[in-house]
Amino acid sequence: MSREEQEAEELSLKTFTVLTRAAQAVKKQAEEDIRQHGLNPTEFAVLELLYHKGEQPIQKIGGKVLIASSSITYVVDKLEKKAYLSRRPCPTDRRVTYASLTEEGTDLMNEIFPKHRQRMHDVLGGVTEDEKTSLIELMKKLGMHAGSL
Amino acid sequence: MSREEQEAEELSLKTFTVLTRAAQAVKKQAEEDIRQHGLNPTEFAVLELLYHKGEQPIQKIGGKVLIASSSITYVVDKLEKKAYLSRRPCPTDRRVTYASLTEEGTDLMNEIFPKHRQRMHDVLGGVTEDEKTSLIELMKKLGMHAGSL
DNA sequence: CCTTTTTATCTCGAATTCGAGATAAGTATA
DNA sequence: TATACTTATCTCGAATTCGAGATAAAAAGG
Repeated sequence: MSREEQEAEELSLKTFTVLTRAAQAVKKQAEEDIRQHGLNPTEFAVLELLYHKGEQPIQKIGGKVLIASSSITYVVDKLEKKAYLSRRPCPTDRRVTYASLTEEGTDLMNEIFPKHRQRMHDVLGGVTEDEKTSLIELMKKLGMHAGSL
Repeated sequence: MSREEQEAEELSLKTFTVLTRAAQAVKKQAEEDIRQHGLNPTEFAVLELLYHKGEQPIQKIGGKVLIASSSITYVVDKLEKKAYLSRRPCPTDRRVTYASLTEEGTDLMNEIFPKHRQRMHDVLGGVTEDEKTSLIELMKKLGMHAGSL
């Protein structure tokens, strides 16, 4: 392997490391915020999806939040116990169950989502708006390529 | 809240989302590669640390790999059972235990690390070298700020 | 129709991570 | 020295996630 190839691989590895570290640091902040409201990140992600997109078949939740079907059941169970979410059987397809926010769930998200968005804005305060725009563009390319392998 | 502030927060949230997705996609590829060698990501990270930095006190491993002390014990136990790693008590401080690669562990890393580096290089193939350099700079800033909160 | 395949949800057990606390050893202080 | 604080590792139980497989319903193919 040539010197150039070695250096190219090292640059990729370095990028991987820095990406992982940055994502970890940001994720940690997000989790800290979310836990203060008595939720874990997955629970929050599910509530956020329903909050913004409305009622969803349980299976679609797994697709968007990127967790296994067995984990969805677990998370939806927990949110249902907390009364933030309710299940409703689909009238036309008896395999399907919809999940939607209860009034309590909506109230909760009205309360905590703006705070969460503000907190995330603070967390991302290390880069300018232009830099965020660059990051979005570059990470989209990076993510699309990695996701297509 | 003004329109500008709202849009600024939305941009931050978008950046957060794209960062998370990109990191997730890349991490998934890394994990897939690592699992093919019978390891999980944490085990690999520990082996990699010892491979590049040599023998380390167990406690330092937790700091660099960013896992809780109780998790280190678990991972080191597993690697010891697989005979890739051995514990050695520190002669001068009886609280401390060093972990180091066995010959088998070194052989394994000689075998799989170059392949892993190549695979990661492929995974990061969606962006040019200049873009990687930009990403490193931007994500360092982002990660440093988030990590200091 | 009847069989096969696909789809949606759930159950169960294993793997991994964490936090709290135990233990034991080193360090500092009165 | 005796006492209190700090540090390093480990134990234990809980939380979370996954994969494999069960169940039931819908869709597709003959």
